[in-house]
Amino acid sequence: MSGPISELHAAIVAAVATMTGGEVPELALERPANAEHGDYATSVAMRLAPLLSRKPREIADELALALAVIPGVESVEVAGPGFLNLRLGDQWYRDALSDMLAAGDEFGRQPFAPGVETLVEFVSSNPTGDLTIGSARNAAYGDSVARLLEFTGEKVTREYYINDAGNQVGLFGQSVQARRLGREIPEGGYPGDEVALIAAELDLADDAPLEDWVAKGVALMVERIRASLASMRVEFDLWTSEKGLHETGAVVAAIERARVQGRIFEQDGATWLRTTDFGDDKDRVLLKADGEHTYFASDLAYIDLKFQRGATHAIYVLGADHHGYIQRLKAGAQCLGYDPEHVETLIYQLITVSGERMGKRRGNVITLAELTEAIGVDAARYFLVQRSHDQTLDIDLDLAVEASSKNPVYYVQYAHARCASIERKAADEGLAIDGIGSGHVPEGPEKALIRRLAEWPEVVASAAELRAPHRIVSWTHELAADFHAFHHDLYVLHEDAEIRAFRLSAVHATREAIARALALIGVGAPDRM
RNA sequence: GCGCCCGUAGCUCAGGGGAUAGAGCGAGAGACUUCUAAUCUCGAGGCCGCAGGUUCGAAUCCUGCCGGGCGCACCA
Repeated sequence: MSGPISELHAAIVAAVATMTGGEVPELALERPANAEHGDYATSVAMRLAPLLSRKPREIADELALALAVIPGVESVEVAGPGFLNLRLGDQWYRDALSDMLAAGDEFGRQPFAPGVETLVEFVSSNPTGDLTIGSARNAAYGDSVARLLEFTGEKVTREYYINDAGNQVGLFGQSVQARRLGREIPEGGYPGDEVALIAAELDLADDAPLEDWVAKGVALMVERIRASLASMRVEFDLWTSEKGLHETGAVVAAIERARVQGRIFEQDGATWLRTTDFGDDKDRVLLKADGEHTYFASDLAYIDLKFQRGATHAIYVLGADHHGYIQRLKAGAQCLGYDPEHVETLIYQLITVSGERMGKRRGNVITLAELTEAIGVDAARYFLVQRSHDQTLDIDLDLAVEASSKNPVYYVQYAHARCASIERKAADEGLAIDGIGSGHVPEGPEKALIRRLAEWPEVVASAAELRAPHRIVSWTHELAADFHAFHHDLYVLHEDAEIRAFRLSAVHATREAIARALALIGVGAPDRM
């Protein structure tokens, strides 16, 4: 990570190391809530006190002298129990802005780490119906995490696992056929309108065998799913078929691999995987007494395939109703001889619409397509990752549809459009600038904006590390607020060329920053609104 | 019973050990002759579920309890 703040951080670490002779406690640079406490503050002196057996104020006084000579630091004061409050000089702000502009879209980005191949498997909804709003959360969250990981230096592959084997797709095939022939839909079948659409579209004779109805019906359903995901800017690199795992012998091979590892046993006529060896609360059946493979058998083969294909890290994005799989998946990987640390499950909590949980059997399903149609792709993606994935999410559809003009996504997009508008006007009036100038003394709103912009590398790094795209949303909203305040207080296209150059530079940096941040959550940044 | 997530303003939620806990929505009062008012400014509104513990310092970490959501298949 690099950037104006990490440079400041590094300089403080160096000063502390000089003082202690090498040892440096975890050192955080904070932005004090109270402006009287400076631009940045650190509590390092308090953390150092027990290590050095000295009083924190004493340490702080000594460190203050060392920090005062760091380039860009205007003043240092010791406050409270031993806080070191730093105030940054005008030159720091000019340098920070200039560095950010020079970095452009690389600002905060990290180069690809060699040898890292991250696989993110997400959505993977059964191809028996249109994607629901729950899958929409999965898609928005999973794709945003993938984008974050790419931005912070991982090579990412996005994969969708198609559950096209077993009873459910069999029932789906029967439902398609029943629709076509105008018959009753089988017990537990799929009554959705999309099934009828597929039935009408299928090029099949009425008496075609069931497996054809299944295969062709699933193919069309998968295409519908792919299209709906693409419409919300989610694209997969790989679509892996469960049926294919059976056909290629991958399932049998995975079981054999586990057998070689000594994790297979027979009991009650079934073949079991001893996942309890690795912390699962019960062993799992792979081959049932009736000779059929379980769903978990394909899961096991799929884990095997992921690592055999060269993934170094396999991420699963699952809804809270699947959290019981975590231990099973990790134990399964371990039974195959893989490191469970390389299997990561990301659980997002369930989504409700206007307070009600969705369910196919509840008959109140809202589809992904309906959501994006109702509030637009930008608002949908913004809404879906606005809150922590650990938090159940309620979408108030009435509000989202009816009051979309006060939707927070517009607040952020409007800041971007304002920047673009100012830049357009500058170009039209021949006020284009080259560089940030040298003489302008930044004012309060300008400083606040630049401090915010400078946080980006740390924000994006922690969002990626925590798999928390909602942090991007929070930060972007704060950035937009800082910009709107700046815009309100200060006139950008000022007659003074120095002032104009500086402010136009800040506007340009802001526009780039908003676009960059929104791109990581798949939201567009319009130039006009 | 066991496991995962949550409990912060009227509502929906941010706050990965720091100083006086924040935002949006809602309710209140103001600001457009200037780069888009989809904006800005100001005020109101809080036993951060409860009780212990760790720490110089806890909304944040640990333990217990209470409340809510979701799971615990030879289903997929």
